[in-house]
Amino acid sequence: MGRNRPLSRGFYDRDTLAVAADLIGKVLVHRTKAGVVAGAIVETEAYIGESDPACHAAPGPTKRNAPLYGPPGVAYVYLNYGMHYLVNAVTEPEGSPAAVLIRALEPLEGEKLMRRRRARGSSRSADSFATHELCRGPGNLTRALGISLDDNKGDLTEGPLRIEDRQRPRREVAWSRRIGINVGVEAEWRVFAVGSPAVSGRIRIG
DNA sequence: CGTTCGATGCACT
DNA sequence: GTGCATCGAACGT
Repeated sequence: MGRNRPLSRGFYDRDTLAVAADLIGKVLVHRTKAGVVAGAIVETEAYIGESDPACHAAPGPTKRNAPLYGPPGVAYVYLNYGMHYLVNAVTEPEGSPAAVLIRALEPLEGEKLMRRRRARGSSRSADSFATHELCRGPGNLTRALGISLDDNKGDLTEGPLRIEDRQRPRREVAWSRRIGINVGVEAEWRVFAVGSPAVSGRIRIG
């Protein structure tokens, strides 16, 4: 059993709320020519099925949401508001469209590269970012990690973009409503590590 | 502290 | 043509 073991397909092939909670403390890693970056997941949201109006599967199968209907353990990446890539881990058995949105990380590796990427195209300088700001928010973390449409449909169990279990200490978690949506707002399908400064939004504890 | 608003591309109706 | 699973700057209190 290696120390940086990628999560298995079976980890994702489960109830989406369980996966959303169990991803807290796991490590999202992206290996590119520019270098390796990694961060501990501290905030996620579940999007579950065609009956969830906020889930991209709500309209039924389309070209964009096809990965949601595919096998678990695959990345679903899409462009939001014309400028931010958001990354999800597909969950549940094939044919059951659901995923977990990764919303925030605590940087662990490649912080210098994260700073360069965040500063690029921004008015801020690389060293003006606090560490906990680098991957706070779903759009910010994909920028820091260099995640783009190239990573859509990538295999999280073995690709350059993957999620590993690095045996980090268990975090206390709390649940809240999901952030930034106008439908399906009542469900408490957001999970986050209590007290983490990297957690986004106003609903935070600690 | 709070709220509002523009940027910016494209999937979907 | 409409509406985003966002971000950050600009404003008001």
